[in-house]
Amino acid sequence: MREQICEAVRAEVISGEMTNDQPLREQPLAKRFGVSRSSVRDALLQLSQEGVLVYKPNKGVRVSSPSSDAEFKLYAKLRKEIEWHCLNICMDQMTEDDDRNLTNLLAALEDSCRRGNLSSITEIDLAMHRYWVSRASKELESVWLSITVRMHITYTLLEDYMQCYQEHAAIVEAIGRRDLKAAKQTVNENIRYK
Amino acid sequence: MREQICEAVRAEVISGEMTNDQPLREQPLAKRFGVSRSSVRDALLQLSQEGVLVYKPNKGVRVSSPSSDAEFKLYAKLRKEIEWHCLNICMDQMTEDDDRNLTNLLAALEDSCRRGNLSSITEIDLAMHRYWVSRASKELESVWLSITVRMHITYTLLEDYMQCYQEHAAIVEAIGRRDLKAAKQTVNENIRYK
DNA sequence: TTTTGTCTAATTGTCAACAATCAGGGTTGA
DNA sequence: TCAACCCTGATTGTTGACAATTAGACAAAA
Repeated sequence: MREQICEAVRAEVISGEMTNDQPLREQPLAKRFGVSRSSVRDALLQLSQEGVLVYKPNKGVRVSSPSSDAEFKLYAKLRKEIEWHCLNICMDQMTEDDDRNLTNLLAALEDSCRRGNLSSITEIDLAMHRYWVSRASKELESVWLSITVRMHITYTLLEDYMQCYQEHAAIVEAIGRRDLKAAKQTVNENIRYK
Repeated sequence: MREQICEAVRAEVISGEMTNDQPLREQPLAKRFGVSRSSVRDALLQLSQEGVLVYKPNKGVRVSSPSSDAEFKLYAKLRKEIEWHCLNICMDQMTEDDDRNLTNLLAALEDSCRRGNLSSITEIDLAMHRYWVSRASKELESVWLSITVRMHITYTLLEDYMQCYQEHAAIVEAIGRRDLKAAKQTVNENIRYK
């Protein structure tokens, strides 16, 4: 339950549907999701810890502000290190199942890119990277997520949606060939340093 | 309140007073801290998000298991990058107040090292590094903490306590001279890659 | 003996009510 | 006029009660 609310709010924040002008109130969210305030509260606390929201005692939460340029570059570097590490770990234990899952995600991404559905693109983009991170290490996943959501808050995706699709197609292709070097390179090209 | 419980439990986990054999129960902790289960629950969830504990739905939380060697090395690298970045940012806005605070922490560290009080050493060690991270960026602090606590769970401090003190003395001295290069180097030597 | 099902105690998940805190507006007095 | 004060509504923080879920013991059947 908490996890579902997290996913929903996180997706809205990342896709830019929520600005950081006004605080998120617990009661309205509770009514909207049809649960009690406690569950919403848990979710908001988790998202604060994650960096999506900022929490101030007795004042509730707001959407995080974009990071500075220097910080963004640092996040990009950290994220690249983590994803590279995860590719190292999980590349040689990938199965045909994994290939299928990635291909399916890629197909969904292509569809969303063609339709220009920004929030869906963002969601699938995240899910794909998350796939190999999660595959390699559940432990790293939350650190990776914290970093990645901050990057997404700071900059929305590029204008050219199809380029996003093509970059991910290249990654999936490299992973399909179990070509670690190529996978790392394509991932690196996708995680832009600005 | 939640923050206090977090601090307490985190300190116990990091100093090795809690093993990961048995789950942490909410009710006993609530009684121990004299608060309701909800507050304990919030704290445990936060610590799970932080990586100190692992949470399983309907099964409660346990202390995290130590990381693999490869993962530990990655954490060390990430941590170094973050602390270097923070030193870059905050070095030239350090004041005499900061110098005083760091010197005080250092004195406390020396005392704990002489007395061989492991949990206190760990706590102050953490507080010192946290100082320049927090000084540079509240946003980075939680990411940094997640990474650092995992390193502390994996390996306890070295046997030679006084070396710990000396390494930190070197860092504080370099910061006191506003010598960025030396500060980075001494920090790097302190964050061991194994 | 092994497996399967059921019951029970313990534990976590959710809820609604109450307490504490905060922001804003209005009032009073110099 | 303006600053200090208090009051009020709105919001968050905390609590205890109840519902849902789980693990383990025990018993019955293969």
